[in-house]
Formats: sequence, structure tokens, C-alpha cells
Amino acid sequence: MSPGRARIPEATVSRLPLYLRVLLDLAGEQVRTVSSERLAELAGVNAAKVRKDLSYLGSYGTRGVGYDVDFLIDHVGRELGVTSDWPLVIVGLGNLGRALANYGGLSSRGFRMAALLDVDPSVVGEKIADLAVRHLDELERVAAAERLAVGIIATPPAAAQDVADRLVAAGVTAILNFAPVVLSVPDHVTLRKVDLAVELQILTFYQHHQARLRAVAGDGEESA
Amino acid sequence: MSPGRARIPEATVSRLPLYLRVLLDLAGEQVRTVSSERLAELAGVNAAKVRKDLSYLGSYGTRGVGYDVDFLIDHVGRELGVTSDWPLVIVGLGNLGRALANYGGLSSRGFRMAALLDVDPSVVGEKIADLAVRHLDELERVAAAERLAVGIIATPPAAAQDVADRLVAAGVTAILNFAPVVLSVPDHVTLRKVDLAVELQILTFYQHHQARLRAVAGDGEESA
DNA sequence: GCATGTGAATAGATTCACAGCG
DNA sequence: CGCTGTGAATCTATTCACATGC
Repeated sequence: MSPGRARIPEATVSRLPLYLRVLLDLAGEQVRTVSSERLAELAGVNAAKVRKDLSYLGSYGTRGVGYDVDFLIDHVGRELGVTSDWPLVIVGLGNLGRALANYGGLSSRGFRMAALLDVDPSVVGEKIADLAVRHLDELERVAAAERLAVGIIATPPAAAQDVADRLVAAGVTAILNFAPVVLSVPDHVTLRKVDLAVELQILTFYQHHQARLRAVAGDGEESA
Repeated sequence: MSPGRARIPEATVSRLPLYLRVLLDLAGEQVRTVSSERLAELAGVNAAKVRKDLSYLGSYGTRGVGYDVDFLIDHVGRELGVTSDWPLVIVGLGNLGRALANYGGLSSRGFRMAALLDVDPSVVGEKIADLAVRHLDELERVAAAERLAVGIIATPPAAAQDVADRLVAAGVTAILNFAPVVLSVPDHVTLRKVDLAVELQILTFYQHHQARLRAVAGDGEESA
């Protein structure tokens, strides 16, 4: 019963939040136990993958029966730190930043909006989702008041690296970058990025190529 | 070798848009040629990976010299269909949908906002980014008028599957889903998803388990 | 000489298939 | 029995290392 002492593969980590959501849905429907097969179906993955993923957290299933939903929620949630308090800071409150600030369902996952920062004088002072936007220069003050868990960058691309540097200097060690630019951060900082244009271009690549394949032969292709 | 003969690995496809952006930046700085090493540095990946990725498109480099920037832009862009016209439809114009509708830089990548759809009477008729929001029921009419390339779902989770079904029925074969729910689509439809809460939870997982050496799950990490 | 292009080696993720246990 | 848990097999991606050719 040493919860997840073996290193959990990256691919598995990226699926845990998905499993957690599906499990919470099941719990909401009063479902008590679930098989890897059913869980896989709901999560859109393969059943063996579910079992292997969950086995990295420990052996929490019952052979011949399945997994106890509440028990799994507890363990997956613990692994993801859902019970902790994760203060977020959003930098850049254009359309995207606003959308993120208004994103529901974060508090139920342990997140809390700690501050909204921008440099535009016409935005600073504005109230968004019950929080007043403060000037980016107040970042250090905010960081001193509480340990910021994640910095979200939703600025124009030209400002993103500078903002990242300031977040890192302020002690932030996890950054989610929405600006379409490659950021450099020190090794101890975890960085992920979300890029709308990239996602769209990946989609159109496949459109383009499926069209090509169809023109050559009527061969069907699989999509994930 | 003729481009696009062999199947291009998925991982490579997902990096091509990134390379393209870096190349466009270089072209903007009047850089004529670039080595795999430099390109890798700017894209935040390994040089051998860049060479292997590009080799799937054909052999467009010059040994001892590097890659011609404009020539590469042309070929990578062609592969991604940047020169084509890709009509997009956004369904759901809450905060996120609005942010997406106002997202700049899409037209330069071959995208065009074809329609904005919602079911909320207080939103229908509103003008966003120079386009009037129409009712979702007009989807079929829009699809009949022009071949929609990508459907973007930015609705509440409960509505997402229904919207996906309607998009598919209307002939859309590529969907980008921002709703935090697993969608089912037929095999011939390409589906990608972007989920803010999942991204944040992946980040906090690594925060929680910070005894690891570096943990970067997307791409684009580099030491400063 | 020098950077590409690519087989070979390695690492990582997925899937299979079945032993093991409730 | 049924379903988990997991070694082994497979598939995919990354990285190495060097022959190749400008």
C-alpha cells in the first residue's frame, strides 16, 4: 500500500484527470463499482490501458468485480492533488484570459484564482469573475502573500517570455502557456502549452491527407 | 522523393505547425538558411528530431549548409494546407467561443471564420468579430452553402455530444472540442480536444510529485 | 569541412494474453 | 467463474552515430 511509489509514465499522468472526471460522473449517478472495460469505454481508451494506468497507483481493484468508484476517486484525486489548494494567477486578460478567469469547475478541482494581472491601463482595475485586475508589477506582492502554484500566460506572444521570466523569478514553478511562442524556462519549472492554431493545423493536415488518400484509393483510415 | 508518399508519424505531424511558425519568424528576420540545430533550438526540440521530421516530407536540405528557409516554409506549409481555404464554424459563444472568434492570426494560416452558432436567444444576433451569431439550427444551411472544414465546440459539456452529432451529420469531418467531455464520433471524423482543467491537473500532479527531475509533458522546454 | 539524411539502437507507450485471485 | 494485474510482445517515437554528398 505505498500509493504510487514507482514512477508514473507521462502518458499515464495525462490520462489521470480524464479518469477522475469519468469517475466523478459515475459517482454522481450512484454507481458503486466499475470495470476497466466500462471505465475505458467512458474515457475513450483501451481497457488494458486503464488497468495498467491504475496499476501504477497501486492495486485498488477487486478481481472478478472491478474498482470501487469512491475509493478510486479518492486515490486518483490524491495523486493529482485535488484536495490541495492551488492558487492560480492569470497574466493577460484579453478575450482568452477572461474566458479562463470565468472558467467554471476549477474550484471543485482544488484550484483558486489568486490574481488576475495585466499591463493595459484600460484593463487594470476592471472586475472579472469577482476579482479586480491588478497591474503585472504587483506580481511580486501577490507571490509574497501566498505561494502561487500555477501561472497562466494569456498575453500576446511578444510579451510571453518576459512574463514567464517574471513568474519564474517570483517563484512560480508551473506554467501553462497559451501564447503561440516557444518559451524557455529553467529545468525546475514545469511548462505546458496550449496552442489553438497548432491544434487547427494538425486537424487540417489530416483533412488534407485524407482527401489525398481518398483521391488515390477509397481506403478508410482510423482516427483517434 | 515525392512529398507525402510515406505516412508521416503522428508525433511529427503535431510538430510541423511549430516548425512552420519558427520558420516564418526567421523569414521575417530575413534569415535565408537555417541548420537543424538552430531550428531545433528555436522550436525547443532535439536536432536529430528536426532532421528526421523534415526527412518525412522529402529531402529539402543541403548537406554542409542547412535548409533554405523560404523553400521549407513552402513545403511545410503545403503539407499543412496553409494555402488552402479552411472554413471554420464555432458552436457556443460563451467566453471561450468569443475568445476563439477573436483569435488573430488564423487568416494567415488559411483559416476563415465561416459561422458562429449558438442556441441562446440573448446571444443569437449579436455581432462578434464582424460576424453575426446565428442559431445552431442554421448549421445545415451554412454547411450547404460551403464545405465546412473544422467545427469548434465551445459549448457546455452537456450539449457537446449533440453538437458533435449535428456537425457530423452536416458533413464536418474535423472537430476541435473544448468542452470537458469525451465525445464519440465516427471513424472518418478526426477529433482533437483541448481541456484546460486537464492541463492544470497535469501541472499540479508534477508539482505534487516534484521530487522528479524535470517533468515536461508537452514539448518546448529548454534551460535558460 | 560540415550539416544533412538515415539505418541502428534505445526508450517509451500500447496492446496482448493469460496467470492469479476474489 | 469474471475481471484484475502484469509479464511479454508489439508498435511508435526518440536519439545516436556516421556515411553521404554538397
